[in-house]
Amino acid sequence: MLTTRPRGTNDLLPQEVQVWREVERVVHEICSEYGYQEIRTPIFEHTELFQRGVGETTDIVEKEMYTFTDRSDRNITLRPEGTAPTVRAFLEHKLYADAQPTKLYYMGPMFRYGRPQKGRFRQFHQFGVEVFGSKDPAVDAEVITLAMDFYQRLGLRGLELHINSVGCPKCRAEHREKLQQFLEPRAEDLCETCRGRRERNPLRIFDCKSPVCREIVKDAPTITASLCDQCAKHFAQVQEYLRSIDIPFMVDEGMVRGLDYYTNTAFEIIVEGIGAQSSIGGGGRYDGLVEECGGPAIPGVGFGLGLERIIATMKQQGLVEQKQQNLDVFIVALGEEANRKAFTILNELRRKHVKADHDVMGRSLKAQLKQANRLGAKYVLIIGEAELEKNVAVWKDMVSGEQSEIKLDSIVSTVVEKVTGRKE
RNA sequence: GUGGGUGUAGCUCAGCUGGUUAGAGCGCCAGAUUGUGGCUCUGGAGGUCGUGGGUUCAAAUCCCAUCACUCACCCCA
Repeated sequence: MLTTRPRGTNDLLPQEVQVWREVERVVHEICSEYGYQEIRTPIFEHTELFQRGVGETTDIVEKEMYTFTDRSDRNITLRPEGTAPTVRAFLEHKLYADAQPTKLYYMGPMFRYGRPQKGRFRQFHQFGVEVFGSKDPAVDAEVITLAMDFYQRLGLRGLELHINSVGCPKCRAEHREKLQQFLEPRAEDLCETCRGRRERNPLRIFDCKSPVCREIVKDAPTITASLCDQCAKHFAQVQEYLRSIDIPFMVDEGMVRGLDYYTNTAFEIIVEGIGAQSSIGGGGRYDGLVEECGGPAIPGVGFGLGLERIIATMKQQGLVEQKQQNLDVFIVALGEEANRKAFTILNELRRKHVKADHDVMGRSLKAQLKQANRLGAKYVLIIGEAELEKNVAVWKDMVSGEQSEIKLDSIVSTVVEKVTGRKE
């Protein structure tokens, strides 16, 4: 156990970190271009925030939270998602007092306790955005567009954007009524979990994968058909905006997202090839959430994207090539005096922003060159007794193999010039 | 939480129905080239066969338990 990481967590080894940094770079770039500002909230929060914010009846709250009491008996939970904490910070710091909308993004680890499998971990990472303060369908469309643009910038292909509207509390109640009526005579045929859902949250039956339930639900009244005028109009406008900028999508009336707080727009991005977990992102509008969390009635829209799944897809689509690390200069030193000299040169080169390294394993000349090669050094500087004698160092081009001599007196400026092409 | 699969060297894996010194490729170290890398050749180091128990004259191999990994279900990113 001492040398084993906790279940469902991952170490990102140096090679792996390369991809992550690239993805993170794109996150910051795209958000800045779309006018979003980064927010960083704590990794743990008071448990009640998620109970209220995510919803008591959701699976996340019912069985997937990392909850514990701290030394002062406070009830703490490692964040399972990013929206509730962002809402909390938005309220705590009264960001709604500023000119609206507030456009935020976040990126970082999330925690959910469940059995790990392909594309599902106990600690995973999300990139998400939240826009507070506007009900304009243009914002729904912007948020969706940002997500799709993000995938596109990473080079991802074959994505499906599913959108739906789950209406407002008013049309939802009406639809719930209709749905329960429809299901009543067929209740016996539903699968075990759906029999329970019929009472508590009938909408979720649309999500069921059991063939029997699917068959039943096929002819059921959809929420989309029961939308009130306002909600129907909102949904139509979101679609219009998406069409106007050629974002392909499909209306998926069966899609109902698992988090309780969604209203109107709900969307999800699906991709094949990364196992049973095909969703690489999802989001929607949550006009009641801020109020639910104890704030003013302020609308919001946002999404959360799973970075592990996105990176898995990138790998699957051959978009990840690992570059070898590269070094400008590797200094090969032989003997004590040469080592002392090499150390000072190394230091000066680094201060001039030359990527440089040397041997600390007591290797032979041959082995040091081998190491230089492994590190991808473009050049090698060789300093041995013979060189010290002549007050020079051997300069070797590792690609061509050509060698020449450099005077030690002006070695740093000469090397800087050779490496960077700049004169001092 | 439920079910299936897997656990042998740093990595990827072989090891037939139990049979004695557990192998290969890659990587690592060294030599061939007494001060010159990449290619090649040669040699070397490195393993509590996940862990604990059991069956047996004998277990990496069979049985049980346990842990870990993995895939799937539930659900989600």
